[in-house]
Amino acid sequence: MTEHQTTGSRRGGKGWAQRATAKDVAALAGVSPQTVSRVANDLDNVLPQTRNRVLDAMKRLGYAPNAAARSLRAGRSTTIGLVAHHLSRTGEANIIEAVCTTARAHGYDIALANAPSGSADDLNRTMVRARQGVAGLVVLGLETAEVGDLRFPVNLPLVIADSRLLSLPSVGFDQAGGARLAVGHLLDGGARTVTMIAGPATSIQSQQRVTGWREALQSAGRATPEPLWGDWSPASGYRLGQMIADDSHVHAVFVANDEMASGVLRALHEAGRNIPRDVAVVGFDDISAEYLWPPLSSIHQDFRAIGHGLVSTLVEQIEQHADAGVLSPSRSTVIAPKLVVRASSTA
Amino acid sequence: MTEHQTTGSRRGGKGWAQRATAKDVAALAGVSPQTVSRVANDLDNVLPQTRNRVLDAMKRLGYAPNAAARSLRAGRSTTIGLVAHHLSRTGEANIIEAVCTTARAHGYDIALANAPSGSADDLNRTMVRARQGVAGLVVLGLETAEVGDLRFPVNLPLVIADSRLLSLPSVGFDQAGGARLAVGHLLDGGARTVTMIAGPATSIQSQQRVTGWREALQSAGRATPEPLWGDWSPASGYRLGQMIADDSHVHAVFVANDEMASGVLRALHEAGRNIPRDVAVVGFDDISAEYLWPPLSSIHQDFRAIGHGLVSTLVEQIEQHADAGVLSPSRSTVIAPKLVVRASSTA
DNA sequence: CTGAAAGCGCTTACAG
DNA sequence: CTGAAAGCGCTTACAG
Repeated sequence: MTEHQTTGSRRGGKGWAQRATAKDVAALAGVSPQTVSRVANDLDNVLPQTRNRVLDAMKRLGYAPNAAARSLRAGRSTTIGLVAHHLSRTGEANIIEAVCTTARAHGYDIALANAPSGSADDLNRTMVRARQGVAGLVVLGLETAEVGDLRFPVNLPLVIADSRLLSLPSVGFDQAGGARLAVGHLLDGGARTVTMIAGPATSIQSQQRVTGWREALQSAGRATPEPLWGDWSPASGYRLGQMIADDSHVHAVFVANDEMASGVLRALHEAGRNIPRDVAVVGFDDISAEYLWPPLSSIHQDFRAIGHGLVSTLVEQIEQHADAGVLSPSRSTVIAPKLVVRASSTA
Repeated sequence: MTEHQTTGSRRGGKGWAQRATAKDVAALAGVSPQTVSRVANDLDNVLPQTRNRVLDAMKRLGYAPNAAARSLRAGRSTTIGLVAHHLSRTGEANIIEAVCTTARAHGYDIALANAPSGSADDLNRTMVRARQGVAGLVVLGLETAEVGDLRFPVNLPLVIADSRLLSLPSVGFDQAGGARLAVGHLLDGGARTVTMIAGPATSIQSQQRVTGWREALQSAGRATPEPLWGDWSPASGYRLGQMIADDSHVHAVFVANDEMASGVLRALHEAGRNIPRDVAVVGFDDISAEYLWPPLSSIHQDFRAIGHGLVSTLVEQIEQHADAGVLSPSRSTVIAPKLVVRASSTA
């Protein structure tokens, strides 16, 4: 009876059911609120029979601890902030999915903040927003920002999907190594040199892929033409692909991502060039490359492993920070590249 | 001096800087904490000069209100829970990006929860988790669950990306209408009937696309072959495409999404069938369809509009709920389909 | 226009 | 093993 009143009409007038609190559970189970807390947190020794009474009461009342109160009092949070930019791109989306899954497995929730652009300003603002109330931060989408302009939160566990920032923990993919693999494969196929269709010059990942391509050509003693700069989009690949299709000297193309490669393939088809006989093509990312026409050779990125590595690294930082109050300065993981050969580069 | 002590060493021994609180700001500005609160919330009348002193102090201390304390005390939250499943699919990822952007514009943060599978059990569990501490819920990814097995939170503002659940607010795409458009276009092109490669039979969206396809054929008095059931993946499209390529009676194919269509195109190429002369193909979603070969005609889904509509609808519900304590039973938006014609279906 | 008091729901010492 | 007291940082009435 009294319980009904207590539970039902505390914030009067609204007419909708209140969520049960630890106090409600305590009343129903005949214990004190902190015994409820102990059971909820699986703590200490609570007499089995007491625990069961509490668990029963929780179930009957549909009790779930109020996360705001918990993190306010405990001074720690079980939320990981995830900063991204342009998260609908397939690569980012795959990383995000893996981050969610791994975070869940470690008992963390995800607060997602998408920066309106890749500029350092927007990313800084988004990081400031995302750091509120979280135990740590996973930061994607830094590739187009000037490192010097970025302001990272201090005293907050943090991990970055970018292999440049060696003073911060990061998980990254060996971009240059992937490019070297691609070029080596095209040279092995008989090409005298390899033309590159790059991502935007402002993108570090694009620059790293260009670097790998150039290194591979130079170490093989081949000519290194100027790269053609696109913007990652299929449309830009299409436009640059038309230039290549018109140039009968080009017999091998390394494209910095699969989306641009799809545009390149279309341009080559429309110009009547046979792939791979006239022009061999290798892409990067290995996203749906298998079902382009012809099936596209590509550098496979293990996005799932990146997402997993990001969360594992961050959780280590969080625990270290909680235990010792320190953050290890650097803890970088680099994921090895893998070439998948398909019909676009081999007869 | 005293300020330093207050600010610096409250939780002693850890050695890392504490975040500034309203009390710290108040002390520095020479006002009370709730004047700080008023400024932080842009409330009431605060004397301009007082406001400026407070703003200065906030800036100097890098003050940001503690979200946990705020939502605990205020009894409301500025977080929207976003429940998804398999969020790396391009369609979902695009909706999620639009949800993030729109939510941000309304002053809400996003808590992202990804269900491990599309089963009703997993979705129910994920909704229970996601509802903690949020003002409302956006639910994607319901398409494979039995509606009857789903348990939606009560008394919580909610919006669903699914057009079936007419008793709950929803924003959806006119799947059947899109399918009718596709079939009508293929019949206009001279096909006597249209073969369909469907998504999984367990998916409602797939079923709705099948329904539209069947209706369009029947109302035109054409034969309605059995649909071929895939699983949305390019690989399944490839496998079913091989069956179609072997059947010389098939001259028009409607594929329930673009990813399967990419597999169909590959199978037709490999069998030496000319597209669209021998077989015309139309896909669904319009995701990178433009740069398949040949460029793929497709039903365009405006994912951005869906994400935007979901958040707008939810925010209305949240405000109504806060003001009046009620939730409007139903508020459904259906987004109209659009056909984009490309070379895969027209000479 | 500004402030002193109380309390949101929980957990952290401290008793017993 | 269990409980009474205090407080995390903020905001909501209530005074003045």
